[in-house]
Amino acid sequence: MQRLVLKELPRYECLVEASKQFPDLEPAACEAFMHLIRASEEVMRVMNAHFAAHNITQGRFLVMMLLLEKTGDCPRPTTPAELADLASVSRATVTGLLDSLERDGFVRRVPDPTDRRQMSVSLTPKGQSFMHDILPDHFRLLTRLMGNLSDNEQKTLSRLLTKVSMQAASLSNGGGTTPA
Amino acid sequence: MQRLVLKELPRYECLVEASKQFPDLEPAACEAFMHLIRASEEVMRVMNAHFAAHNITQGRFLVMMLLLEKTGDCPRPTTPAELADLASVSRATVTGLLDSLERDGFVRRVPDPTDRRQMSVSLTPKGQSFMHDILPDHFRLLTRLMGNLSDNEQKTLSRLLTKVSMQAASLSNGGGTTPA
DNA sequence: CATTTTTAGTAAGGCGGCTAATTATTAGCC
DNA sequence: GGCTAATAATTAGCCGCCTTACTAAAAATG
Repeated sequence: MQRLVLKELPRYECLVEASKQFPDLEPAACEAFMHLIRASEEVMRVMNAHFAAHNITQGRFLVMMLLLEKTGDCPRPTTPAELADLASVSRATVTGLLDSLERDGFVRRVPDPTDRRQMSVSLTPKGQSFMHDILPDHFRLLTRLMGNLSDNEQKTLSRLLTKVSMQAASLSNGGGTTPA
Repeated sequence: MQRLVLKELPRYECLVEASKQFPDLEPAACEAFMHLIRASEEVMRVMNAHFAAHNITQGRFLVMMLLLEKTGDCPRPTTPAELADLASVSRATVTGLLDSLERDGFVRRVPDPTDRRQMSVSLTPKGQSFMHDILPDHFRLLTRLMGNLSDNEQKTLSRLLTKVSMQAASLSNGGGTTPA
């Protein structure tokens, strides 16, 4: 399920031209923004085709990924609320995803004995083996998606994107979307 | 309308650890991928809040943006099929968006006199002035979103993301999602 | 103990897709 | 002119992934 994105981004000269009509338009920033949105959509288009080939969707995949037994000290959620928090969505959304995954036998929900409001969520053996089946391909694919970039470029990209994320987060929390 | 994304990305050391369990996992590529998805979602979260404050949604905004009178020689679509092509979605999707925009008085559809299969689509004066009202804020916001980056970093980001897009496009067309 | 907070889930609604089918029209060929 | 194939926009039906408001029950708080 993709979002609308421009097939061809405007050339830089077009942006400069448009900035005469719209003085608030900053060409380099606008271009970077559009490239960010387009690249992510294109990458997700490829990933979603891969998911579809394995009869899984993005949302379900992420939930299962979060529930997957992992080595090391990475946080692993066990309740719907934790899943919702880690995935930055509402609990209602998680309920829907878990309903669907449980129906298909990938996850199991059991009431928590220590707090009866809570459910404890885990992957079933079927869910575990499903993930172990598709993850090699998944990782290979995303390595190929980044394959045009050198190791150094990948690191640079991550660094720059972290800066963008932080700025977006501060604009979200600062609430100041428009100084008017 | 946002998609699930990890709130906190795994630390690089976690990825290295996981690559022992999953040998196909390449830590730098994986990290760059996750940063790409997260940054774009965070940025779009901010943009969507801005759209919501103006009672417009992303899809409708893009359609209106495509229809907007622009200086210079930027392509401007006039039929639903052209809109669909430029936005990389199906014509059925465009029909839905146009229905909604027409209902609200932002666009007008008239049958094309030269080919009676076609409709000609344009912004109404209401649509034009709506866009002229919100675009200054819109451009200011995306400039701020990229504000953490120097001009040079913005250019670098665009360049790297172009590389990613091209790779994604070639994987899409090549059809070789998994060499297996 | 009374009140407030928290949990998972439900209901209702929305956005933005998609495919397949349909209807009317056009293009190209004989 | 008649016919076939292609095309345009739309409709119907479905999907994925959200959201908010609300509920009942349980837990926390003072």
